[in-house]
Amino acid sequence: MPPRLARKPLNTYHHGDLRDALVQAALAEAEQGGPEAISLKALAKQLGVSQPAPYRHFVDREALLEAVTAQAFRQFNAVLREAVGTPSKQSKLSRLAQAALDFGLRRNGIYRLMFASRTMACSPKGSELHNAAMETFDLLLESLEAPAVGFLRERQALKIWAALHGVVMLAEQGLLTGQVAQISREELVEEIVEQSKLALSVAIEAAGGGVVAS
Amino acid sequence: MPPRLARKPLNTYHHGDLRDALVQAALAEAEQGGPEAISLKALAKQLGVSQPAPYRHFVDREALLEAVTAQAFRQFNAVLREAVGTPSKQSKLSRLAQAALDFGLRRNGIYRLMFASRTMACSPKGSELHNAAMETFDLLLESLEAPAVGFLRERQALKIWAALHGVVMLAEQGLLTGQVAQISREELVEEIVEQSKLALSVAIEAAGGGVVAS
DNA sequence: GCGCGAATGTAATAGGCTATAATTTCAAGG
DNA sequence: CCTTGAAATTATAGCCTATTACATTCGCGC
Repeated sequence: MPPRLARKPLNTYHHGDLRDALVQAALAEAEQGGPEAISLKALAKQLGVSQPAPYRHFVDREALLEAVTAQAFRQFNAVLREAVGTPSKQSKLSRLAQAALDFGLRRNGIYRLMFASRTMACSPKGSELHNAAMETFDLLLESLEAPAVGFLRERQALKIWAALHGVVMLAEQGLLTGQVAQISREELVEEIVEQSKLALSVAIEAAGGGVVAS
Repeated sequence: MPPRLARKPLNTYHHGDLRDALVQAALAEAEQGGPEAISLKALAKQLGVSQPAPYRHFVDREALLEAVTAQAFRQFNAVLREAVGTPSKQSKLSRLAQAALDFGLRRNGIYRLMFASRTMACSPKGSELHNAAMETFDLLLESLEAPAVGFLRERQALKIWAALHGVVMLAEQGLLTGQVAQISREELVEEIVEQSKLALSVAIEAAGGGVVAS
C-alpha cells in the first residue's frame, strides 16, 4: 500500500486528499446509522465536492464500504491491543473480551459494518480487509496465553470469538431481555471467558501439553 | 392477529391475497441476496401489480421486512422443532445446534435478515417479530434438558445461542479459513455443545441442584 | 519557465428505488 | 340499485448510484 501522500494545493478544485477524507467521513456516518447510512452523494456534498467526484477514488459504493470497513478493523484492533496491553488484575483474555464487547455496543454502527454486512463476505482472501480481520484473530490468540498444542488453541480462540460476537449481536437486537436480563452483559462475557479458559486447559492437559498461564 | 381471510375474486385488478404473496415472494428474494435484495418495486412487478400497490398493505419497506423476518423466524423455529423432535443417538441440544448451523449456512440470506439487519433491533417488545424470536429461545431452553436452578439454565442457553450465532456469522464471512479450517464447522459446533453441557452440569452441581440428563 | 500527460474534479444525464396524491375499479350490504 | 370502503391504478416527486463528456490542475521532463 503506497503511503498516499497528502499534498495540499491550497486552492479549491483539487481537494488534495479526497480519498482519505471520504473514508473518514463515511466512518463517522456509519457510527450512527450503520452501513446503510453511507451515501456517496451526501458525503460529496458534506466535503464540498461534486457528486461524481468520489468515483475517481472508488469504483463504486461497495469499494468505499470495503475501505471504510478495513479502517474500522484497524481501529478495533488498536482498541483491543491497548486493552490487552494495559495491566490489571484481570487476565489478558478477559480484558480483550470486555473491550470487544464495549466496542461492539458503543460503536455499534461500525461494528455492524464490520461483522454484519456482506462487505466482508465478498472480500477476497489476501485483501486489505481480510488481513485486518486476521489480525484481530491473532490478537485474540495471543491474549489466550496458552501453549500451542495441535490446533487446540486456535479452535478455542475461534469459539471465544464466536461467542463474543454472538453476545454483541444478541444484545444489540434486544434479545438479551427477559428473565435473563438479571445478569449483565459484562458478567455474561466474563462467564464465557472463564468457561473457555477452563475448557482449554482441560483439553491441553488431556493432550499431554503444559499448563495454561494465568 | 386476524386470520387474514384470502378471498379469491378471480378477476384481476384485485389480487386477492397480495399481502401474503408479498411476504412469500420477498422471502424468496432474501434467500438469495439477503435483506437488501428485497425491492418493493421488483416484487410488485413480479406479482403483476403496480408499484404502489404494496403500500396498501405495508406502510413502508421496513414494515414489509418486519413481516418477512417474522415469517422467517417461524420457518426457523419449525426446522429446529423438527430436529429436536427427531430421535437420534445425539442429544437434543446437539441436534438443535446442528440444525441451526445448517439453516444459517444454507439459507444465509434469510438468516442475515433475521439476525444481522436492523429490523430486529427496531421491533418493539411485544411485536409479532419479537415473540417469534423468543420462541426460538424457548426451543433452545427446552433442548437443554436441564433442571431450573436459579437462572443457570437461561444463562447457559444464552451463551450457547451466542456461540452458535457467532459460528454462523464467522463462517459466512470467510473468517473460519486459515489453519483452523482443518476442523469442520460441524465439529466446532459439537465442541461448543459438549463444552456448554459440561459447564452447565458443573454449575448446577455447585449450586446444589440435580443432575443433567443425557 | 514551459508544455504535456495523468490525475482530479465538474456538469449533465440516465435509470432505479421509495413514497405520496389523486383517481378508478370492484364487491358487498342496506 | 346504489352507496361505501377496500384495493389497485396512473402520475409524480425526490433521493440515490453510476456513466459520459468536458474542464482544471499538478508535476515532471525538457
